[in-house]
Amino acid sequence: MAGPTPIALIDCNNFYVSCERVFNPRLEGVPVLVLSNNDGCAIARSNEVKALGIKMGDPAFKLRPLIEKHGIRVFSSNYVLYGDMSRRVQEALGQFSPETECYSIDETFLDFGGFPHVDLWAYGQEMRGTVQKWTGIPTCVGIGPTKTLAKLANAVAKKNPTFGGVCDVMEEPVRAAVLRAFEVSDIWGIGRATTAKLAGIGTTTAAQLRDLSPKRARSMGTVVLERTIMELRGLPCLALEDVAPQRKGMACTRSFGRVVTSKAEMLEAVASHASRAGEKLRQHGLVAGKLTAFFHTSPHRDDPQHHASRVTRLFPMSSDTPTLITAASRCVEAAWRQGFRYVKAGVLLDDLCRAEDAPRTLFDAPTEREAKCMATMDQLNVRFGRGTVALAATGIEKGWKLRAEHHSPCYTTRLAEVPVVRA
DNA sequence: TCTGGGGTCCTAGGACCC
DNA sequence: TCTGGGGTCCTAGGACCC
Repeated sequence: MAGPTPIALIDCNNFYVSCERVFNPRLEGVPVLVLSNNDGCAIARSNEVKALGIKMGDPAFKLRPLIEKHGIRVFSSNYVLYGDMSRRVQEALGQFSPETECYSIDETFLDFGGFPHVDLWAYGQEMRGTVQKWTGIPTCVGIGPTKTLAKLANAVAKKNPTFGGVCDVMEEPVRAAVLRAFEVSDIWGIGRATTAKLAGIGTTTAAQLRDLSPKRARSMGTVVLERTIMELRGLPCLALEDVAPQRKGMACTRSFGRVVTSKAEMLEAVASHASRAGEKLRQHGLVAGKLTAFFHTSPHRDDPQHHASRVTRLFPMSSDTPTLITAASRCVEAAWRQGFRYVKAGVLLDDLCRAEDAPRTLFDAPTEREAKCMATMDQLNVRFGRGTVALAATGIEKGWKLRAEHHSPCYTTRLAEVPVVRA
């Protein structure tokens, strides 16, 4: 009888830090930190930085003393570089299974069911070696009968060097031992709220959660928790999704580089986000049926608080920038309240569908001219750089734009920034 | 002075209908 | 002296993920 299908999860170690190191070997062995947009908080840490006690999401301004004391090398996030490196990793992984699911920028699930006589631990090692050789990125691999167990095994491989970077929990005795030593809060899908609830009934390890009755779980939480229990028992509830499902929504949001208090600036910022959202829609060949514009004050300040948000239907559905800007501006006008110190704004698009599937009505205005205009604008911006052609509504000065003071070069995607080796 | 951005899924509750 | 029952659709908000 065939056993359950092994699923592997390969995860890049400290991915953004590793990307920076590939192109700057001097960063090897020293503490490296990558900051979020706006240089706001920590989002990727080298092992040296983790050892200093710096946590994911720690605000950068609080880290200043530690950064100086330990000579931490700090980078703004460079998503162009990380996205391109991720693509290269995916390419290498294609060698190892016909069925892969790119789960996030640094994680991929692979169906390892096709090789019944292969030593999976050794195969995992071969995969790590290939990714390292092709891209320079170090990885760890977890293997198990379900996605949740593969994730768990991966975390074990990362934390515990005795596994040599690959942890396989297909065998029941190994799995049982690993689950006993694994904290419930580290399980995929168990967040802060659920951890607290489970602690209330004395459930703190993965083994205890596995043995909890699904009925009890359902009454405490949702169907998600029930599924997690089944997955911990080795019964797959989550399929490998090798074709990406149609995305449902899209967001363009940013914190400001400084506080915004005037409606004119807010209109500019929201128009910019709407404009970017349009580009993204067209890039994916999509149109949107619903647009939300929002802006709000800082929850971290003592200021009076205000969260504003307005939704509007887009009918006919659209990806046309002037249409999106008009809709977003109406939302801002309707929601605007003077006298607050706003720190963030954004545009959300929902009810997405492929442009060719969009419903039409008898009374749709002809859109061919608009589409051509947008296509031309997109081409110019690709060729000569983002922002070469833009709608005036998005502003000229953009005093509200974010900071990024420690940006590394786009080594792999911008000709002027390709690394140069001198003889 | 200074705390990211972009997603998904689930549930409860209201509106509405027959 | 008394106010149905069941269904769908939509939305807001919570929780979680990377």
